[in-house]
Amino acid sequence: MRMSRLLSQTLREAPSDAEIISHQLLVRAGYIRQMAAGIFTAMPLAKRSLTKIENIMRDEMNKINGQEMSMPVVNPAEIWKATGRWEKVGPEMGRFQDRNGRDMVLAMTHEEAVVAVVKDEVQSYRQLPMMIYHIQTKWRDDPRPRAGLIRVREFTMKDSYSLDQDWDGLDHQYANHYRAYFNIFGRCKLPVIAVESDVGMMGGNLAHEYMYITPIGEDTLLLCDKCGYSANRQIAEFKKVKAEEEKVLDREKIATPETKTIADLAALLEIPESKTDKVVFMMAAKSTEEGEQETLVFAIVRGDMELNETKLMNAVGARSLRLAEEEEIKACGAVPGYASPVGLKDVLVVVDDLIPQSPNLVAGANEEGFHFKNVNYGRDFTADIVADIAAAQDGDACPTCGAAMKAVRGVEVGNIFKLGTWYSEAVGATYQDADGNEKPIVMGSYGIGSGRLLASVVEEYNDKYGLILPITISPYEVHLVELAGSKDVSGEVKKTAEQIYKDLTAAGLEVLFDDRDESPGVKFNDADLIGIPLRLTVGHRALKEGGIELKLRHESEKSQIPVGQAVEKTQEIIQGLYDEVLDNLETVEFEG
RNA sequence: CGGGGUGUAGCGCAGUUGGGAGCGCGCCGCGUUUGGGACGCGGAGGUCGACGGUUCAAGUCCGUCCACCCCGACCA
Repeated sequence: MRMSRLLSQTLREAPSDAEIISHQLLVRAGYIRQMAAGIFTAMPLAKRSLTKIENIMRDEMNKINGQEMSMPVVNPAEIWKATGRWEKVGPEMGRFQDRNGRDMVLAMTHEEAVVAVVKDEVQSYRQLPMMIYHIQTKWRDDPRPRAGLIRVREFTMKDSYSLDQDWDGLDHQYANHYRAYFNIFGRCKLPVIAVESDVGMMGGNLAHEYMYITPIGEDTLLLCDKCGYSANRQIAEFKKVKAEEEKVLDREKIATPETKTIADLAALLEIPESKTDKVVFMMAAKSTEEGEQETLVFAIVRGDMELNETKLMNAVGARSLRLAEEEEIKACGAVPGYASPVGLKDVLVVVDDLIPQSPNLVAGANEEGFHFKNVNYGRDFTADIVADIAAAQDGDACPTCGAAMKAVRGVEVGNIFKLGTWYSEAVGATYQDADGNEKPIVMGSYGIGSGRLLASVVEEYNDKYGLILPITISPYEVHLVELAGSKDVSGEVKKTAEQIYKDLTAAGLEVLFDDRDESPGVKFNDADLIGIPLRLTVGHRALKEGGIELKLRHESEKSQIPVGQAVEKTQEIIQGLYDEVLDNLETVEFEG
């Protein structure tokens, strides 16, 4: 490709609304342009990279017997009504009506489409196991798109779906994906870890998220260096330190004016925060026969801990949670700032499992300006549910080995999920087993977003000059720079560069040829910005010695090769770059 | 949805008490330059986010709305 014809202008300055590095660089280098919040155009450079990423996904999916297909982006509402998600999913689902007033959905994922097809096509155990996948556009009307390609509303995802007779079959396909996903990220040179994640309400029993560790990540992970335990904070467990045994004391009401926070309370009474109860009021939404219903949940953790909303949601079986409004709190007789489970009725009380083991805590008195001392679970109040609802924090003890865990941020670049029979039962996607029994197909679903993956790689590999892309996903393999200028009176430089461009292309290499009439500085800076791994320079300096110059993007040294060896040498280097990626690929098997 | 911020040329920005729509980069033409974002001269490019109001006069003041960014809520 000649740069003089490329629809991708580099920018000296990034748009002011680009804040993270990958966003700035991808815009500056001409890979992407924004069209609306969370909606981007992939310019030719980005499109080539994305295609390469997707081809790596294809290859790895095909290796584990995936069959590529393409399911529609626009779905009839019926198939979403069949699984209940038409009602269940909120405004993040794109909906519209066709000309005849029929409800339509812009697919945010394709479980519905899968079961709609499979229901009619799969009838016998003889057809199973099966694995299908596609690479397709998704629309999720995220309330807050951000960080360039990291979090968008319209995106392309490789999503695959495993279909099995039983859970053993699913376990096998799950393990296949677990390994294949490490291969995909490895081939893109993106370092990731797999962490256990929330399975939500879909009845699955296991899910992993592939996380690229970076401070710009939106998820918090807890990692144990000692034993390797790793989990999303949403579900991370930890060993809680029990309070020391104490004699249970009599409850006592004390005046605590203007003391509405745990910190204030601990300071006023000169006690540690761990000697207090923290109350958080949440409104939990549940889907019932009569539709959506909200109930107030009175959640209690020890004062030194934080509530984990995902754990609470799972404990009460809610679909979603939100903080309660002050009026809603008052309506049940509690007093914000002085709230307490003591003496309350008709609310759902959920306490963290550490509370019953913590004697003589300070809790609110449900009266403005007063707290109770020596509140004890069992004697002074009881809960409807006792469960682990506290959030693990940096430094907390690992649930398996007890070592201190660390909290880090990560971007979720992929996830694998044992769905089980939730969808197949909902729509009656069943097969007949060898004994003639009708059984629901056991499913798994697995996804990787290609744009987010590209942005993560850029985030990982860059310097102040621009991108430094791995050869496997670089839009071109070679960046050929011609420095003819007016000194090139004989046209020798120009001629040589044109010939090398022709030869490299003929040899099957993907070449971006900077044939523009620009100064050397401009060309070099653009080459660095675009980040193709190998740069060849044809200029009078080397050419008078019969050579051309060669430089790897990730190294600072330049070298020279004879013009006659340009093709051969370039092929060798490019092959070396590919080999290096494959040589460093580690096979990671699922153990669990 | 709550809090904060920004909307002026393709990008980055300036615009004072209300009266001229500007600067740098980029773009077009001519010339000089040519190994790390060169220089001179000449040029094109604007519903000043939108609508309404105040005023002799609005980029500037007032109101409403919209868009985009950041934090939170939410979300895979």
